Amino acid sequence: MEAFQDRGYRSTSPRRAIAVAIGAEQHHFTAEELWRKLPRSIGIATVYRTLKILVDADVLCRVLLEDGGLRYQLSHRGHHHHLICTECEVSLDLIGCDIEDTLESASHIHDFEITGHWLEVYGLCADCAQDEQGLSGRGSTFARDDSHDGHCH
Amino acid sequence: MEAFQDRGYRSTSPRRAIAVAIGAEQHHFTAEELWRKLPRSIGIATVYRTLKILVDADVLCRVLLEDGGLRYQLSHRGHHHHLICTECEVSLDLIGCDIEDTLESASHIHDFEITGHWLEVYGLCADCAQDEQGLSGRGSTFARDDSHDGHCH
DNA sequence: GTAAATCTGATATAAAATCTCAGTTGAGCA
DNA sequence: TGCTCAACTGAGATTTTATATCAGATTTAC
Repeated sequence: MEAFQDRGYRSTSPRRAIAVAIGAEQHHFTAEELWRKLPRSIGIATVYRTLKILVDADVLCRVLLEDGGLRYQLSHRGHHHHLICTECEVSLDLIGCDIEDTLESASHIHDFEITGHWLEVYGLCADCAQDEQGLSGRGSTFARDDSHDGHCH
Repeated sequence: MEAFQDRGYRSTSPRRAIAVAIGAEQHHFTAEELWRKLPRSIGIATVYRTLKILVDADVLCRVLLEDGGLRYQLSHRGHHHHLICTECEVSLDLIGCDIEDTLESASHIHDFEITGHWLEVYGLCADCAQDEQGLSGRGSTFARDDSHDGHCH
């Protein structure tokens, strides 16, 4: 967790505490959520500063929820994308997806030189999809949240 | 430009003014930029409210710049993505790109049911790529903006 | 140990968008 | 025409999220 030195950053006690707290996180988290789990002596500015360093160092990655909320998550792989469940907000790493080639060839038409991209995929994870089916199967008459209209940006 | 009625919205003078102003825009714009070009009697809350309606109606689409800035743009196609130049910020519609299939098959591995996605592609448009080459060709010693490191989220 | 640069926390600040609410306006109908 | 009422609006307050500032504390190199 101490990839700080590699980049010329000092090993300080707030940074160590933040690294430990991140290691204890199971899912993605906001800067503020993380801050609340830290000793109250640590300021939120330090949390934001440290998160930025760790994102730059590829230790963390950002996850953009469908509602615009920004979360952080340990980044296990190099380049990857996220499958984000709109129901339970769990985020899965999308493996076996190689859109670079597709983008590259499509962009040639426009004479465009790609340097990066941002992709987030929304939907229902296996568990929530099952729950969804179970509900309709039981003939639930509750109004369902219809905010997931398949819209793309 | 008056697709308001179709959706049960009233035709009001602020909405007409906003529609005209949007029609005059050549590129993408922020809510505030648009607001500044409107009669000063129109409040910015109305601009935000109207933009939301037009996005929902697929008249406008949102464009997310690499720095996180959110812009609005007339949406000519149904589903499409954007090639955004990090140099001049021009946004091109990406045609001939069909990533749905790729995403769909990749997500099957995870038993994930896709309902939507967000994709933005960053890079250099033809003009800026040429300028870039021209500069290095002239042996420029100016420090270049190196913020475009090909990072993906 | 010492010095210098980095780092930190508190707080102010910024930016972007939404909320509130009293007053205005538009659309349907007499 | 004029009426009525729900939809709409503007001003400003508020929220949210993140960054800027800066004096003082902490690290690291030596």
